[in-house]
Amino acid sequence: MAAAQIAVGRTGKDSSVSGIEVEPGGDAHSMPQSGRAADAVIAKLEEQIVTGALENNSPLPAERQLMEQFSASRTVIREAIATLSSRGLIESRPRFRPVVRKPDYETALTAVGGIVRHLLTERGGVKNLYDSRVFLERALVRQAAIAAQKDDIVQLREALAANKRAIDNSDAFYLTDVAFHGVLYTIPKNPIFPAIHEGYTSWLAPHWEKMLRSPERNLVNFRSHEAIFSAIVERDPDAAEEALANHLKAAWEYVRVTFDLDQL
Amino acid sequence: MAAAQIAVGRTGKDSSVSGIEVEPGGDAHSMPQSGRAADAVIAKLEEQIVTGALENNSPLPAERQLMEQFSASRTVIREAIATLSSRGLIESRPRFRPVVRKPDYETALTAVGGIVRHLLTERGGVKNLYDSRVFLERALVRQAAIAAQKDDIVQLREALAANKRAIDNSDAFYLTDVAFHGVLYTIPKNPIFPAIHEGYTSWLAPHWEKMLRSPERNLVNFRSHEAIFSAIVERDPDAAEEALANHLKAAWEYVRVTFDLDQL
DNA sequence: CATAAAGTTTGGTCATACCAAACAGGGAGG
DNA sequence: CCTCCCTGTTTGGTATGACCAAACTTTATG
Repeated sequence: MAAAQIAVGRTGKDSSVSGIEVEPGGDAHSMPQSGRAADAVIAKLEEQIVTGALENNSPLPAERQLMEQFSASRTVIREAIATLSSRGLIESRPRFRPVVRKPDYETALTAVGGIVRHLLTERGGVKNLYDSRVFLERALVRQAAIAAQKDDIVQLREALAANKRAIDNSDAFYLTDVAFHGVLYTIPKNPIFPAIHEGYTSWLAPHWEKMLRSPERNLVNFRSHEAIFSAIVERDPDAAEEALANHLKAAWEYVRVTFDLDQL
Repeated sequence: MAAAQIAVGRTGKDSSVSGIEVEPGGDAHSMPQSGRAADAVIAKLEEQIVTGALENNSPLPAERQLMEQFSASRTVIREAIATLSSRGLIESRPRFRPVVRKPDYETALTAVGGIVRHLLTERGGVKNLYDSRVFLERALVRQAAIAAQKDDIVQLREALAANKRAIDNSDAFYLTDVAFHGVLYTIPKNPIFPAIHEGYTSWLAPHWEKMLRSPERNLVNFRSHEAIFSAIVERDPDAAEEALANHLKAAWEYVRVTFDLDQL
């Protein structure tokens, strides 16, 4: 019977358990999806990546090879790859071999990117994010005023100079503006902060870029940067914090009025 | 012929393009994985979720139903579901119907959870995260001292009282301890901060829980909380910041010595 | 030796089949 | 009439096997 032949097809499904535990009771930590067999593969690959068994920036083995290595079906392998990809541990472009990406703080930020983007579309989303940035930067300039090292000051001075030179070029000004603020995030010498800065700029940028810019406006912002810098150099945390607060508050007012996102 | 029948199998692969665009040039934003057909499904589902077409907390349609709705194979549907799941837009337990989860700031944090956990295993990872927490909380208590409202004070007072009552019960103490700090994150009235607190506690908890606790230790911590509270009530930002800094510094020293993770 | 053509992977999808756990109904027992 | 258990159906998890098109390799060619 033809039907019979077709029916045969799948031979050993249960036997596939060979080696792959499905963690029955496990810790069931926060991560939502778990329990499928793919998780075993995910876990192993994850380990191989973090331990360096799979070298960073090198391509992942072919799927058909992995399915042999884990004695799992391609279905499972693919699912594992998909998950790892959206977790940022591997980067998979459309039709190319996935590339191993050892996680760093920046990777972590891009992982939230998708959700954050959604949150920003909700009422008050942009405001909340911006406010958190103001809050953080206030603390950063304060910290800078208190503990900035010589080379931090140098960096700030250079960023400020570049900022000044770009006053007549709004595009360049924007970049140097971001860079100046970026220096503030490097002062605590904690890789988490630059990553956060990265996040802020990439998430808030869309709203900034649409905004009209002008040399006059740039000059105002430059003066603010100058004031912040001075306060830091003079080791005056309160003045630095206030200068920055005013700067960012003014900037917000500007966008708030430009669009008419009063309740954004 | 049986063989013929089998061979036929896949009828319209190319025709499957019916309605699903593969965004050839698209914006190709930051997200790594893109280009597969699943992305179309992902996008549509994503939209249906955020627009509320798919009600929050309600189960997703069955896979076999979705594949009809999107005229795509189950493979694609599953991949979409997997991705959305790891993005936090839907929550899928092992063998249950996936549940729609409208994103919030907390969801965003859990999305990074996986990566953060890895980062913590690296040299300096825990230290960096902890330092960032100290940095943030210093700013928070300062803010609290400056702008705490009446009800914020009430909340702090209550949290402090609960903390005191739990001194003899280390487990309870831990919880009230976390709760006390948690109140600080609510004072700026920005939903981002409580989410961050959530993150800190869940990520750093594993390291804390292993630590020995004792009533003596609890008392010391309680006194610290008391000092912080007092400074806030007295509207003294500098004192509050210092009290908190000392508190967290001491706590760190304690764990640092307990384990012998000098360069953790 | 550079380059174009031919051949071989390999990722992306589709279709089908089966299992086991979840779910929905219905009948037995209180 | 309500509760509980048993049973048939739905549905998620996996396995196979095929096929296409793009990427990668090898080989022939000018």
